[in-house]
Amino acid sequence: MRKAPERKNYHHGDLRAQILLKSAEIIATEGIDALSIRQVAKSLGVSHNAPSRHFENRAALIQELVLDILGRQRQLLMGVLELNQSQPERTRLREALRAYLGWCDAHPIEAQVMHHPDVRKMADVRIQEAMRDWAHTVESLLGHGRDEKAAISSPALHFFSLTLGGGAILLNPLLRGVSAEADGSQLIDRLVNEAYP
Amino acid sequence: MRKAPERKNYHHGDLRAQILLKSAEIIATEGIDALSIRQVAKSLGVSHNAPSRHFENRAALIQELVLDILGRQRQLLMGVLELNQSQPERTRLREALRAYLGWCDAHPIEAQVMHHPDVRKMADVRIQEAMRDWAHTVESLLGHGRDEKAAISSPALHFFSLTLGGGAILLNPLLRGVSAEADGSQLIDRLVNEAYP
DNA sequence: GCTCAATGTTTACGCTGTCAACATGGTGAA
DNA sequence: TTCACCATGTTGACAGCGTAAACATTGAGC
Repeated sequence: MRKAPERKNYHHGDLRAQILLKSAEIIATEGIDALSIRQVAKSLGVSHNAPSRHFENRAALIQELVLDILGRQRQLLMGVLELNQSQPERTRLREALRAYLGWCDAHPIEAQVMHHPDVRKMADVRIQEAMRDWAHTVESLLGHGRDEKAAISSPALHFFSLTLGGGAILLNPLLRGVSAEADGSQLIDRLVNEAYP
Repeated sequence: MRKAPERKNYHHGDLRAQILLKSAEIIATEGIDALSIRQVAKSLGVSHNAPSRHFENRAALIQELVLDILGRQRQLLMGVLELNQSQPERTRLREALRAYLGWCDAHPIEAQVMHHPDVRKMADVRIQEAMRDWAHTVESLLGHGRDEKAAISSPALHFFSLTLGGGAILLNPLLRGVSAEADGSQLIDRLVNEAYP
């Protein structure tokens, strides 16, 4: 009867992981509003609220996905940091901004998910931590040591503005309509050159 | 039987205007996700899809509201432009950024609405025009003449990044969590000082 | 071998947007 | 004046959603 997905963990396959996988797929292709718990359940051949055993509600599922996305974003930044460690600060920031915007261009939908209401509202501690990690990575780019208690530095705040704002332009067709660039990379070039000339 | 709202326009009051009013109120207080056509209809004492005669669907209603918000944002910028006409360019940009961020802080929910999926996706011509008007106003701040055909200038693009990014930080508790400022105006000060010192 | 907790299913509820069929009433043409 | 029409509002129906409660099954540990 069962599809017998090799990983015969419990009753059925490792549902939790499969839900996350399928959800990520839907989010990346159809956008987050197309993510419906019932649909995910159906496409996994499972009853419509089997997922409720693994995620308290839709928001919790989304948060789990966001956590993953934030992690990948941070890894991206850390890669830039490593590659440009010997470069001057301006170059590091420049490349980090370029990398972030490039990632936004390549993964437009995931890049938006951070601003989803269900994420913005909720105060999941792990997401807050992920956010702080993100910020600390930026501070590292600026050559600042990791000081848990210190407020974020103004240059880091500025960098945040530029990344988030650039991302918003890049990802919102409406905003992008005001720029003439058809190609994302051209727009990114202009943004980067203007921000860290 | 009727409430007889003085404006006895049609069968009943001027429903269209009242829907917009009520919707704007709900959006401003409870957020856009709390906006339900049926709820609006009920609170106006009208049948659950009377609104459908005035707005094809939910997205169309939201767009109408966004149009209004964009208009107000632009008026804000034009006010700054007028007040600081004789100031140097940097001052004009600085004050415009401050004004925009201040507006975001004062009207957090409306400021977000521009990025709502229903708006982002849809290609309503009037919204695109409003967006272009917005951009042209920024070009004016930069002392550029209005050239419909020209691509947006790089400094304007940069200004866009800063406003949108600053707004994102200001309006997203998650992002705001990484800065230590409890008060919005302090955060705005730092953003503005760093952007246009 | 039995019990229990973990996991999945079924059923049900209220909410949503949207469509189709119908009712009403003001307006302009005859 | 009358009548037909169109704009507007109402009613009823449908499918989809999230979520909760009650029930079923199965694997793991005593």
